[in-house]
Amino acid sequence: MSEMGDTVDPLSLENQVCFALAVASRSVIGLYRPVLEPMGLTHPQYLVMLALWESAPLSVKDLSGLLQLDPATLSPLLKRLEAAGFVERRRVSTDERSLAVTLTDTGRALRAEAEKIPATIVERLGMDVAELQDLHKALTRVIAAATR
Amino acid sequence: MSEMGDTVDPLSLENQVCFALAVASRSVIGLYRPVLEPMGLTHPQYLVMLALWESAPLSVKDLSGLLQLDPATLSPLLKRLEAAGFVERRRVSTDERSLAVTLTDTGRALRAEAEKIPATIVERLGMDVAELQDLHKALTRVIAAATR
DNA sequence: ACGGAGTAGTTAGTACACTAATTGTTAGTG
DNA sequence: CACTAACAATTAGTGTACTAACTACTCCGT
Repeated sequence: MSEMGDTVDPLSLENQVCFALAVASRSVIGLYRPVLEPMGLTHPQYLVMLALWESAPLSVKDLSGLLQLDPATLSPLLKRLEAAGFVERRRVSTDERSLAVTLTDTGRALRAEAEKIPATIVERLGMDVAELQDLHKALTRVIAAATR
Repeated sequence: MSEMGDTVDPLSLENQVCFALAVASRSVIGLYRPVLEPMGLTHPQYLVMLALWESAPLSVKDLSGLLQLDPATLSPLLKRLEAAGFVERRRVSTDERSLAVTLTDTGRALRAEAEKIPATIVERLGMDVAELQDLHKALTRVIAAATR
């Protein structure tokens, strides 16, 4: 008893989860832009700072694992963070291959600024915190499935 | 009666929805890469092709609206699609400002190849279709909230 | 002690993605 | 009709993001 209305085009743009993911990611990051820009950070740089505020020092490899980003992406990003004065890069004396990324005083101080950000974003999104938590759970499952 | 375990750090990396979104988006797009690469497409190019298969011709402005991408991003992308032979770009005679992007025979033929992709990806993800539909709905709500 | 395998980061090259400025075209108003 | 505001697309410039190739260092086994 299938009718016309039941048939779905698997190639239609609006049915693509990958498309929804890409647009949602770009849109939400766009919400951060006006908040981060006055602080002198891009969104990926903000994520690096979050990681460092949580547990500095970290090596490029550590950050790569935490943020799921290629070392080749992080390398120039970290140089820009260093140029901005938020971070220091120093080779580890016990293993000269490894790079210890640490926070400067300025970088540490920036955390106080950043503390307002999550609430600001949630407010601008205007969504229930519960709904966001559900979404976060769903995204975590997708990440697990995709990186398996 | 709040305990230590109840307190959440709003700046911890793992609590960030924006981070989960970014990683999920990159991870899922990464799943498409080995499938699209032999077809000669990147993921954004694939999305443009989806839009065109659905309703060519489209102007840059149309595509910009549909894909939520800046015209400045699409302009070079479309040139690459033209160079690859999938697409043609021609000014509209009734309005010389507008660019009509149409499919070539090769571009149209590519659709048959692409028809296998959604099933392949869902299979590689190994997630329930129902769960993906729920996620899609949640993402649509976020997009609506973020682009309001 | 040393030579090769493996590891950590960087560099090169391609392709998005955004903002701001530019070019060319159309349309609206005095 | 002229002229200006609005519009469509492109270009320039910065910053991700990926793969592949490369450098420098460590570790392991003989």
